[in-house]
Amino acid sequence: MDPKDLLTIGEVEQRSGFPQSALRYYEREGLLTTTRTSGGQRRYERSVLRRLAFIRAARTIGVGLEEVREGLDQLPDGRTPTKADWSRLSKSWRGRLDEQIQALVALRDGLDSCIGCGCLSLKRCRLYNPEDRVSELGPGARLLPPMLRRTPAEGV
Amino acid sequence: MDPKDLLTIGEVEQRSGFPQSALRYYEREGLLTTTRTSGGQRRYERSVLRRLAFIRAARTIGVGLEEVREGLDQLPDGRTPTKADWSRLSKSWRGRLDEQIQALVALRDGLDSCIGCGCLSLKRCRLYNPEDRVSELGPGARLLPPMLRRTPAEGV
DNA sequence: CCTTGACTTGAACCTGACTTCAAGTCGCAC
DNA sequence: GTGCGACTTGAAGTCAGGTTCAAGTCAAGG
Repeated sequence: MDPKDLLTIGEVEQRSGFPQSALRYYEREGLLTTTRTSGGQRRYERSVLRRLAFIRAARTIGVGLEEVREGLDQLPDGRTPTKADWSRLSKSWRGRLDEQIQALVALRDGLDSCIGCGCLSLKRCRLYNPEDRVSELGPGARLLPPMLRRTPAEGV
Repeated sequence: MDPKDLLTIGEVEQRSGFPQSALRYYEREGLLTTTRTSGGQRRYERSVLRRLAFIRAARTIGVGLEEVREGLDQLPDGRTPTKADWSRLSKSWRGRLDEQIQALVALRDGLDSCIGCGCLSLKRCRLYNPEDRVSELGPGARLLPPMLRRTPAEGV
């Protein structure tokens, strides 16, 4: 634990790409832990970069922070996580990603058939009336993660 | 325009599945128009159901309300929209849906290779470091729409 | 010692898409 | 004409995932 190996928040920002505000927020939310200098400034172990990489990946595929924390809590307590540890964690998302893809494909095919028949029926069309699941859900955001959103300005 | 053909907000709620609060909100946001009784209560034309079906479909694939409104504004002004009108509108989302699917597939394949190599490198892995696009984006929600989200309670 | 940039905190703000609430009004069956 | 449920409004609240701000403190080079 040579103190020379510890990173300042600015360095972590540089290396991870997460703004300091996000790093502090993640710490508040229990996704990250830090040590402090005598003066109270944060010092990060280098292993935090791997954690952040994991967080980034999770967020990218639409996993919420709550669940990311649960995932990170599964990591071994004392020792540094091994490749296998990370691998096990990532693997659990492969299935969810498959589900998401399937859902979108079903949607697309539904859209195709709707275009074909021009129906737009509330009763028949599964795209336009998908199992009424929406109404069960509470308030909150309902958009795709920005990575998957079309950004109007920079037309890909 | 037989007034018997007009629906109350409660009826629209029943038939569309959208809660009244959402219907009022959509009206405020200019996605819907209504006529009023002498006493000020809303009366909806039956065509609103088709509009709502369209809105539901759009929201399901992650289109924001702003853009849905732009879409609806493209509909002919005086006459009732035809099948062809709706079809043209829906078709424009087919491409976006394809893109979303592609993005997720790329992500999944990236995840696979990460699992394979166990790397999780910030520099190399495209899943864990996807073009740094996240950091450019402002505040706001970052989750999949709830339809595509795994609901923890009711394990599908 | 002093300056300057990096860092600290809590509180407030942001977005999108709604929901909830309180207080009051309509409409219609009896 | 009255009772009651369906309806009205504006204002405020909710959620996730942060950002922004103000006011102050730390660390290190000169």
